[in-house]
Parts: sequence; structure tokens; C-alpha cells
Amino acid sequence: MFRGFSSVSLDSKGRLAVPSRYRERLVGGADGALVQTLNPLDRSLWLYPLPEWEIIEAKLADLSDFDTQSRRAKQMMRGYATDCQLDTHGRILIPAELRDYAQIDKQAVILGQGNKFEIWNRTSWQTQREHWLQQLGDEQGAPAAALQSLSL
Amino acid sequence: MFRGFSSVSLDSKGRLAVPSRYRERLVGGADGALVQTLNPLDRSLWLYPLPEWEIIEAKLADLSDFDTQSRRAKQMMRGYATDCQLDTHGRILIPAELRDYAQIDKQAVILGQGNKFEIWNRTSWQTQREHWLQQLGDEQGAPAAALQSLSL
DNA sequence: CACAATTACCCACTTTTTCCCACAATTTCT
DNA sequence: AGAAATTGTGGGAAAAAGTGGGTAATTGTG
Repeated sequence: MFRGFSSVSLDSKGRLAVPSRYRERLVGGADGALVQTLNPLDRSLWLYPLPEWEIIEAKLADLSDFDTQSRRAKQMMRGYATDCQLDTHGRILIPAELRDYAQIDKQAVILGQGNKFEIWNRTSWQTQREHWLQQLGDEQGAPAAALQSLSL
Repeated sequence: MFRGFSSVSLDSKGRLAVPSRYRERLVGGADGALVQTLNPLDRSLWLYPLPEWEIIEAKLADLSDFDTQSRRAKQMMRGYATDCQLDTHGRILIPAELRDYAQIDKQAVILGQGNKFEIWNRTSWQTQREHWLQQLGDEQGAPAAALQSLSL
């Protein structure tokens, strides 16, 4: 399970250095093979170790093509899924298409999220974070509903 | 399984270069033999390696002629199925009929979709994508349902 | 059978990607 | 604190891929 926060930057070619504390696990498990795709729920990217991605892909394959929403989910997630490899310095190249989608140019943030990483534009992340924290803080019961069942 | 996104362009003769990362698999499995047909669900094209197409063709043959939907899908897919071959530079020629159907002229997009590729007019695809993302953003449960069944 | 149109093959050029090396910054150890 | 190792950053050059078009062969048509 991946966890933790890192501030990272992309170079002019769109390369991002994966924080070194994760590298050993990434090369050990799948020889550095990774899959990036877009996160359809937020304007950010998801980065999976290849074996983790294959689990997702299997689930996608089972969705019906005749249901429009399922078809779109397949098209988007699979369609943007891009194989990549850690280079000799532990970097990955983020394709221009995905950078555009997540509006990532230079300053980014990478979050460990269980079976994957989430990559955000740094300022988008900061504003999102503030926004969510404020929502949770509001005493409306509704937004916090999902959290009520947990004892954190 | 094919995945991933590529921006491609057609030349004046209607040829499309299949992204090189797929080529080895295409020539290895079936010596570059492919079948294109129209996608009856969206205004786009499907491109199958010949062996994959043969599986689809068998399934189509089993569909009942008494169900209107099935009959139409069968007619469309089989009727427009066109054999093609990768040329020495990894390109395929898309027949004018199919280009018209999918409104592909110069700028296109090719998406890996499991057993096949999907080829779209680039702007149609972008519109489709934005539309879908917007639907997800609206907090209506319906569009997100397809994603809920997956734990991504 | 001849002509026109389409398709296949080949060659040349441009652009992009990949691989590799060098240096800067940071951290760790002595 | 200084030195060594690790990590982060940048960029150049070779290789690969993408693009375009000319010519020959094939197919279809009148």
C-alpha cells in the first residue's frame, strides 16, 4: 500500500522523478513497469504499478458495451492508460495529453493512495484541499456522512 | 490487451500510421493482417487484429435475426468489415466509406480498447470526452454508477 | 481492350523519442 | 564540519518513428 505526500517538479520534457522511497518496491514488483491514466473524478492522474493496473483492466473489460456510461468509462480509463517505465534515474515521462488534462506543467504533487499514486498540479491540489477541508468543517451533517461510520 | 492514447494524422491518401508500440504485436500475431469496421455504437471505427476479428465474427453469427438490435449490429459490423494490411511503414489505408462514416479527415485519435483499437475524429473525441467528464462532475448518481462497480 | 482510378511499394526528409552522460543539490555518515 | 553517497535536474546526440509524395502495379469500368 502506498501512502504519503511528495512535492515534485517536472522538467522541460515532462519527466517526473518518483520519490526514491517508493522505487525499490516499484522495480522489485514489476521491474519498474507502470501505467498512468487519467482520474475521471478529479483533474488529476493515476499511476499504477502494472500488476495493479491489470486488476483494474480486468474489471473494465467486463463492463457492457451496450450501456453508454459503462462504455464511456472503458473508453476513458483504458483509452488513456499509458505504459511507462522508470528510467535509470527513477523518472517517468508523462505524456503531453495527460499533462494537459491534469494541467500539470512544472510544479506537481504526488500522493500515495493505496494501490496507486495520484499526481496533481500543485496549486490545484492546494485549492482542492482547502475546499474539502472547509466542506468537512461545515456543520452540515450531509458531507461528512461517509465519515460518520468510521472511527478515525 | 491494447490500451493507450495516440494522436495520429491521416495523409492525403487516407493512410494512418499505427503507433509503433503496437506493431510488433500486430505483425507477430497475424503477420500484420487486420480488419476494420464501423463501430455501431459511436461514430468511430474499430480495428481488430484478424484473429480477434474472427472471434467477433463467430459471435455475430450466433446472434438471432429476430432481435432487431442484434440484426442491425450484425449487418453493420459484418457489412463494413474490411481486410487490411500494415504496409512497410506500419500504416493502414482506411477506406473512404469508413472515413466518411466516422468523419475522419486529417486529425484523428486512436485508442487501445482491449482486443481492438478505436479510431475517432479528433475533435469528435474531445467533445465526447468533455461531455462525459461534465456528466461525472454533475453530482447525479447515474453516470458515476458505472465507476462505482469498480474499486479503482 | 483501353482507360481511369485506386492501391501498393519505395524512397527521402522531418520530427519525436529514447538513451546516455554530466552536473547540482541534498542527505548521510564519519 | 567535511566528505561521500544518494537523489534531483538538465540537456545533447543517436536512433526510431512519423510524414509526404512519386511511380509502378492492379483493379474496375466503359
